[in-house]
Amino acid sequence: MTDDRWLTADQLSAWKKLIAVVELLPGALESQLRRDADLSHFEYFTMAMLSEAPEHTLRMTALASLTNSTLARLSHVVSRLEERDFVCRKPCADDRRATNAALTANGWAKVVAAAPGHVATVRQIVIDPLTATDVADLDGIMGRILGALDPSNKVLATNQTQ
Amino acid sequence: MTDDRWLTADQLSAWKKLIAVVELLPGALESQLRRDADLSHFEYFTMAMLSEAPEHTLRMTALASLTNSTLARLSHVVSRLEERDFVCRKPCADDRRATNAALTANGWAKVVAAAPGHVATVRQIVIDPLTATDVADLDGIMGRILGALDPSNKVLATNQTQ
DNA sequence: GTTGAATGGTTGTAGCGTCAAGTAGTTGAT
DNA sequence: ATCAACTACTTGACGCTACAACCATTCAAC
Repeated sequence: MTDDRWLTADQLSAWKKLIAVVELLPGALESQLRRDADLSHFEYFTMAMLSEAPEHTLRMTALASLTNSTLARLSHVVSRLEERDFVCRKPCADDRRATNAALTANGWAKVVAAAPGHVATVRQIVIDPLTATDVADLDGIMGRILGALDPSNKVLATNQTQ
Repeated sequence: MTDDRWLTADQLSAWKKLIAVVELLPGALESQLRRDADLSHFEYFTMAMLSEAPEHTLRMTALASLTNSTLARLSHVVSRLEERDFVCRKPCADDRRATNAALTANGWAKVVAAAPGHVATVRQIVIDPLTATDVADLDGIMGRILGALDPSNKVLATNQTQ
């Protein structure tokens, strides 16, 4: 365990628990949203990002960045949301290469209806088990990991709360 | 923001960063392992759990628990690993319903070869950006989240380091 | 003002995970 | 001894994501 190329017991323990959370958390969020709102977590999060934007509208690239996703994935998902009349695409006036995605009235109503149940789940799983200090620590630690994951710091820059 | 049914700014910030890590970390691990060892992270982790077990052998149910997975998913993955001669299945003598999965010599060699590069990536992304205190905090925080995610505490029980 | 490179987005396909259904073996109650 | 319920696992089909190839538009250089 003192091999420089391996991890210490403490590091290994933290790593395995992080892996476990990364494997299990998505499933927990998916099943609540699928059951209560017939949405995947990614669909919900996409619509939530739109709902916070001016005029409920964002360019595809900006939305891909906010959802930590790729343009290809987002394009498929937006197509599905469009079929369900939750989102609509509009050509962007400034740049004719670009596409805007906007929430429909129907989509806005869907997010508003789904949000309380989803927030309750998030509270139950990640907020309530933690102290205020834990939450601050979590914010700092995830921020540092994101710095290593995404050197351009897109996520950190776009998700700033201040 | 003072609505009890929503989150505070601090909680929201930590939550969004955790979501970002959960979305981005798997991709980072996948691409390194796929590029350097032609394995998915789940395949690697499965073989790593086997490599730590007595005689490189575990029952499917135990392996599913260690990998935070389901039996169905594991069964598919073990089938693929079997085709590549990294793992083999053997009926279990004690309980004829049960199946044991074991690393082949070839599979053991594969894990040994893949481990250093993978550990280097893990170091780079999650260990090096953190202080020793951060690592301890991360361990505690993820442990509390896992308690809420998995009330039976299978993961915590099976992943104890002491 | 043309050409080449970069940006913004879409689409097809292949592969993996989830879910529902199935088989086989074991346990417990009567 | 038998039947029901449960555990252990497998399988097939469907849906989603990643990857690569593609088209259209803009930008930069000359």
